[in-house]
Formats: sequence, structure tokens, C-alpha cells
Amino acid sequence: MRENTLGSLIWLRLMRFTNQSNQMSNDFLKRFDLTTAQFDVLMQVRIYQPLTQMELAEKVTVTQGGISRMLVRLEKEGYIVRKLDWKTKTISLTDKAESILDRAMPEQLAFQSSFFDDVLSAEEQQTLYSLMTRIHKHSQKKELPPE
Amino acid sequence: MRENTLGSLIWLRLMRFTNQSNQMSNDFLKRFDLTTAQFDVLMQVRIYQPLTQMELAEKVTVTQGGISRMLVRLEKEGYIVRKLDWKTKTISLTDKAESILDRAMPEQLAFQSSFFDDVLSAEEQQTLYSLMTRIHKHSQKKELPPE
DNA sequence: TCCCCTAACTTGACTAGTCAAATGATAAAG
DNA sequence: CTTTATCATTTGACTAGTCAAGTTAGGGGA
Repeated sequence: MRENTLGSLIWLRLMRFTNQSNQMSNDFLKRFDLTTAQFDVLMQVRIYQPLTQMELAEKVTVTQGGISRMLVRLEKEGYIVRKLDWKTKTISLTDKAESILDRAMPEQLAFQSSFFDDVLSAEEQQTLYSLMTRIHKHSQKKELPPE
Repeated sequence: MRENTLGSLIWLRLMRFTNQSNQMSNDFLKRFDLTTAQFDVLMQVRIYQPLTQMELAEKVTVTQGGISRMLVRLEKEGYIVRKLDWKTKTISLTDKAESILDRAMPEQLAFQSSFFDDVLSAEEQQTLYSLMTRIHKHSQKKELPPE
């Protein structure tokens, strides 16, 4: 009955694992009053600030609309400010966000790493990283197959 | 500035890739009038039908509430039926869903596989699969670190 | 100066999901 | 033969995101 390809099994594992670990990360980040998505966005802003919404949207791979809605929420919580510089809005972190990230970042990175550190050797992690990098890069220039 | 661990880099790649490929899969499945999430649920029902909502929720790693909402949508589209057998509702596919899956399944599996077939050798895929399996299994019995 | 184009952003209507409180329905106890 | 537990399921209020249509505002022409 199951004539699954190896690729489709990998796909399933990736989806289930990212789902799972994303939820666990949400749970973990509750202690900092953040969600995984918020942490991700704030980190990108921290690294690249000041930047425009379009640039940010690209970094976290969501649409314009998606980033707009996210930023409304983050602004309401007092994590970011958007000022209308010239004709584009540029985003930067508030002190509140900076200080939360100072505490949250090391813990969150350690938490993420623990998924791999607990079960893989350093070489295995290196292998996994390089395989995933190739796959990810490839997917970014992939075309949809014709109808 | 970047003292990222290898693990956190892997995490990022996994998240970005699954995001990306999920969106591409949604795009691809438009030709069958399905989303990736719907395809996933229908496939699980096909394999295990008849089953209860709780069982299904577990298979696709969503909460009870999540599966309830999803099934309402699928029922409205005429893909599934829920009958009250004894005391639990059991879910099964309609003929409509069966025939769509007959067409969609081989194509979707091929589509998923192409992400890996295009860039990895058979051995590399085997390696990736076994690494991901270990990581996934480990994450399922992982505890949240203490506050 | 007025109008129109374009780029950046917002918004309406949806899918997909979470958590926690509310319902339903059967089984077991008084 | 009601009452109470104990399950499964639903639902209200959110977050997070999509797509496509709608705003907004500076720069150029004419």
C-alpha cells in the first residue's frame, strides 16, 4: 500500500519536526512573553535595524501583508517603533525589546541547539547543516512544475 | 556579533526551508483545489479510516480544537463524512476525496521528493532521513527546560 | 502647478492553528 | 431514575499567515 518515496518520507519528518519544535519553542518563550515568530522578527530587526518593511518581510519569508500585521502587534506591545523616514517606514527596536532580547537570546539559542546537541555528534550536525543548506538554496530557485 | 551555535543555524534553515516548501506546495496543490494541510489530513484519513478525531489529531500533530475546525472545513467541501458511531464520531472519506487523492497523491509525492532528488544522492537522502528521524524521535520525548 | 505613475504599506476575507472554557453524551453511583 | 463523572468535541478569543484589492505619498512630466 505504501509506495512512498524516500523524499516524501524526509518531507514528512521535516514538517512534523518543525511543527513540534515550533510549538515547544512557543512554550519555552512564554517565560519572556514572546512567541517564536515574534522572537524571529525581533532578532532580524536587531541585526539589520534600521530597515524597511519590505526588507524585513524578505528576511523572515513572509508576505508584505503578513509583516504589516505582525508589526502592528509588535508595536502595540511596545517592542518596536516605526518612523516615517522620508517616504519609507523604518523599523527599530525599543529599549524594552533590546533588554528582553538580551535575556532571551542566549537561552533561546541554547534551547534550539539542544534539539540537535542531545542526539547528534559535531560531525553529524555539520553534515546535516550542509545538506539542509543545499536543499534550502535549491528550493529558493525552484520553479513550479507545469500543469 | 554573531555567536550563533551550529544548532541554531540548522534550526533556522529547517524553519525557512519548511516554510518555503510549504508555500510552494500550497501553490502546487491549487490545481487539485487543496491546501497542503488538507492534503495531509486527507491522506491520514485514507490510510487509517475509520478513525476518531483524537487519533487523527495525534497523527497530524495538531490540537483537538485544530482538528475540529479543519474537519468542519473539509466536511463543508464534501471531502469527508463524520458519523456518530456509538459514542465517538468516526471520520471517513467521500468518493469525491478518494478520486481527487488518486490523482493528487502521485503528483504530490513526486513534488515533495523533487526538493531532495534534485540535489542529493541516494546515500545523502538516506543519511538525511536517518538524522531527521533521530532528531524527531528525540524531540517527542523532550521535556521543557526548567525556568 | 496639476495629474498621474509607482512603490510602500494597509486591509478585508480567508485558512490554519493555539488555549481554555463550554457542551454533549454515556456510563456509573446513589 | 435522577445525579455525577468522564470522556470527546466544539467554540470564543487570539496569533500568524495568504492573496488581492485599496490607500498614500513623493516624483516626474506636460
